[in-house]
Amino acid sequence: MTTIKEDFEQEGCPAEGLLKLLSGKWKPQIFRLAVDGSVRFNSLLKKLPNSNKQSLSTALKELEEAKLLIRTIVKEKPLHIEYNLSKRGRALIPIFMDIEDLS
Amino acid sequence: MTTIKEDFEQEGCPAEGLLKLLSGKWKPQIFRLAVDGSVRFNSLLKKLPNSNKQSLSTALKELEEAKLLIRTIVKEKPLHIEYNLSKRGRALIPIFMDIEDLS
DNA sequence: TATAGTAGTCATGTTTTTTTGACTTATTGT
DNA sequence: ACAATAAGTCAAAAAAACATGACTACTATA
Repeated sequence: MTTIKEDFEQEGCPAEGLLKLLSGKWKPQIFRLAVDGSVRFNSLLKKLPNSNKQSLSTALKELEEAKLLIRTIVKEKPLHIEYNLSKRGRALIPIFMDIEDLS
Repeated sequence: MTTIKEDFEQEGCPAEGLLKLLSGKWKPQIFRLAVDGSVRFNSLLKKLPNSNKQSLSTALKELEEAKLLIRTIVKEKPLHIEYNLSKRGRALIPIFMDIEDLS
């Protein structure tokens, strides 16, 4: 168990890491789209016209590493990959709504 | 009144702007310290040993512009400047705590 | 066999953010 | 008058984030 003080000494502010992760370019948009249902690489690329493969690839990977998105290989018609919000990711939805209210 | 869809078309994700602002370097730490009471430029510089004047100056200015911090000239013993969380800034505290719980 | 769809990687280049160090301005203490 | 404290600014350099375009690998369809 860490105290708030210890957390602070570790990284300054306990929310810092997640905050930084979430604010990276395209990540809020990806998150927002994922709230509406599973997202796919090529359709993201179309829905976010100024984005690019590299950035989306990195963003998806980091969101997956943070356990906010789950990457699934779907063995169907055209074999493809889906990204879905994890339970942890869905727990973030009300937080985004609170931030939105303050915006 | 804007719908979620309209907001999305405007900036992709309604929470994006504030999220970006809050995640800038040193800002979470400044915010965290401000929760405990008013903060001052030179003492911030000492409490955040790897920071620097320029970055703190920019961060404080942006947090002030976002109406999260209030800058006050204190006409006392040694004339100085204090930064305090605004009402809006304090409204962010529970949000930071929620993010921390998820971290 | 060739073409298209899906999901990427890689090296490089550009842009944005952050840091450095010298300088400034006003007020206070000796 | 001189030095110290308080709160900065400015130009430039360094570092980190982001974008570009070419390329890869696999599957399916014509």
